[in-house]
Amino acid sequence: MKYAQQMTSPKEALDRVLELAVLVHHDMQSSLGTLGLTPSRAHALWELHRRGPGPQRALADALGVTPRHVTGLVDALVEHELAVREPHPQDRRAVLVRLTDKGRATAEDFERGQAEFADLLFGQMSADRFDCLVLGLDEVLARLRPAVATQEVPGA
Amino acid sequence: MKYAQQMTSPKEALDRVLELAVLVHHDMQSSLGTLGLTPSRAHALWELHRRGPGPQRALADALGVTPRHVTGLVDALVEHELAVREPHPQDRRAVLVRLTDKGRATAEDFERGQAEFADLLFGQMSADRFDCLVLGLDEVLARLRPAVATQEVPGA
DNA sequence: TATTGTTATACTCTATAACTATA
DNA sequence: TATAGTTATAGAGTATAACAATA
Repeated sequence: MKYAQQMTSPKEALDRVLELAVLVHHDMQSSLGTLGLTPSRAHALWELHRRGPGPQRALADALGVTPRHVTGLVDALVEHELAVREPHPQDRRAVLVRLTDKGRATAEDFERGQAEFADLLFGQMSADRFDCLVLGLDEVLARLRPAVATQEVPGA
Repeated sequence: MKYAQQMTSPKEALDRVLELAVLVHHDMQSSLGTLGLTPSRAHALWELHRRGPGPQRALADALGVTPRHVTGLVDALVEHELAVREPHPQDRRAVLVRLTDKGRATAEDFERGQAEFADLLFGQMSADRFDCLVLGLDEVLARLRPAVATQEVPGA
């Protein structure tokens, strides 16, 4: 009788999580559009920003996509002057991908946008509710991580 | 000094929300894969289940996609024997899309999967934390809905 | 022989534009 | 003339497989 009467059911809570996921995705997409990026390219840009220059193979592993796809992503970043390909100094098979100044600036814009977005979502929330929300999210994530890890959807 | 010292910052909370969105998406994708559906087709199937038979135009509006795309989605559903096209009794321009028994069964499987998933996420959570999490989610959603509504990303 | 990246091919999700049949 | 749906075309996100150059 845990969820009797007026109480919220797990299903309703999941609906909220799903709606949140959709709305966050929309917001991301629109912010990225402003920066001239698609979600996938933004992800690549972001990894390059975090990890610094590296061969495409490393980027493919970091993004969890095929080397073939990285070719296309890097093509697009290069076309938009966000990154450059350079010969790898030690391994002549490989290429180094490096962000340009514009690429770095774009990544930093993105970071600022994230911070603003976080403030919009949580900035005016009471400290109590915020803490409690974070605890709840952590618990849900703890359940979800192992469950998703065992599924291993390759094309996701 | 709301977020001083060890406390979680809005940015860290956003990171949790983002991770949650990604994990939920992965889980969905894998469940749908089991049912032989892509996310987009599942969405179409779901709307058909909720709204009953209707012309493609109505489905396009419900999904927020172009009529052209609905043609493709319905093609796929028909190919997998989840739906059938029927002549519209009043309007000879239009077609009625109706779920087959298999389509209805698939939608119901999906529904059951959602309920199980909700139990996985929230079933063993203490009532207090659960309530608090739901309140926090509601507050975040209340902030997010108007913000996203004004952006109006068409292709999202 | 194993690895890096590319070309080739294919499927899905989207969009716009032009067109057909019907209202 | 407006609407329902399709064909045509296009770009993006993915994948696998075959292949080149290099290790």
